[in-house]
Amino acid sequence: MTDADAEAGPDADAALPEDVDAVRAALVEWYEADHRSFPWRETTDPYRILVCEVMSQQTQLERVEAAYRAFLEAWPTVEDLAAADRADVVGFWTDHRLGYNNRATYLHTAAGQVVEDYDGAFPETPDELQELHGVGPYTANAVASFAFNGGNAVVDTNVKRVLHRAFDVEDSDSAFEEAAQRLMPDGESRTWNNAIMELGGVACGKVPRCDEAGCPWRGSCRAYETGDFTAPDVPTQPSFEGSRRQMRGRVVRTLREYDDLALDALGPRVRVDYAPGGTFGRAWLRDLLSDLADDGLVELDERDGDTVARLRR
DNA sequence: CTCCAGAACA
DNA sequence: TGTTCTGGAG
Repeated sequence: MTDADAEAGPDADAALPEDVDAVRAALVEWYEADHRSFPWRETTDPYRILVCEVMSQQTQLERVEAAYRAFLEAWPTVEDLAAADRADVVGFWTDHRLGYNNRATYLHTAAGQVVEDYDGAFPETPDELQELHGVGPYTANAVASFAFNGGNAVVDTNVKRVLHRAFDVEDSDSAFEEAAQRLMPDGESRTWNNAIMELGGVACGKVPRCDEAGCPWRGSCRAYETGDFTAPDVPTQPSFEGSRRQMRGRVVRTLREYDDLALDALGPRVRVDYAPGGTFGRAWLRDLLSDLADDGLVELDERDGDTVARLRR
C-alpha cells in the first residue's frame, strides 16, 4: 500500500477499474482520433485560456465561440484588458449575451491583478491562479493544465457525471476530486482534462450517447453494464422570466445606451409596470441598483436630490 | 419547462 | 451550507 492510499482511505479507489492504464489509454486515443474543434484548443496563451474559461461558466460552448473571437480582437492581451474601461467590458458582455455580467468585472479585475501583482506574467500554479478574482478551483486547474500542462484534474459537472456513471464514484466533491486525480496520468493534464470533459460533453451528456459517440469506456462502464445512467444532482435554477437576474440584465443593457439615467427614466425601461410609488417603484429599483453597485457594475450618485445611475467606468 | 467548461458572498 | 448571478436554445 502506498502512502497515498493510506492517506486517502482503504476504499478511496475501490470504484476505479483494475486496469487504470488501459482505461486511460482508451480515452486519450478516443480523444485524439476525433474531437470538436474550438479556438481555445489551438492556444496555450494563459490569457486566452482564462477568457474562454470565464465565458464558459454556465454558458454553452457554441455561444462562447463567437464572443471569444470578438473579445480577443478588442483586447488581445492581458495588458489591453487591464487598461480597458470596465463599462466597455461589461457592455461587451451584454452585447454578446454572455450572461452573468459579474463575470465581466471579474475578468477585468483579474487582468489588473496579473499586470499589477505578477508583472503581466500569469502565475502557473492552481493556488496562485485562485488568487485571481473570479478564479475558483475549476478555472485554476483549467488554466494550469491547458496553458501550462500542469495543475490537477479538473472537476466540473461533466467530469462528475462521467465518474459517477462509469465508476460509481459517490456524489461528493471530495470523492470526485480524489477519483479524478487518481485517474489522470501524470504529466498529461492538458490532454487528459480536455479528453474527459469532451467525453462528458459528447458521449456522456445528460442523455448518454455511448454507441453513437463510440465511447471508449463501454467495456468497463458500470452504467453501460447496468443501464442505470443516473447522474449526480445538479441544483435546479429558479425560472428566469420575471426574476431578479432578468431585471439586472435589463438595467445593464439600458444603461449601456445612456451616459446616465435617473430612477424614473430607468424604471419603465426595466419593467413596463414600474410606478414610482408602487410595488415596483423607486424603493425596488434603488435596492436592485444597490446590489449592482456592490457588484461593481453600476455607479450611483445624487443630482438635484435625485438618484442617477450609470455603468461604472 | 430544462439545460449549460462555477464562483462569490453571507 | 445555502443563495445569487444571465440568457439563448431545445
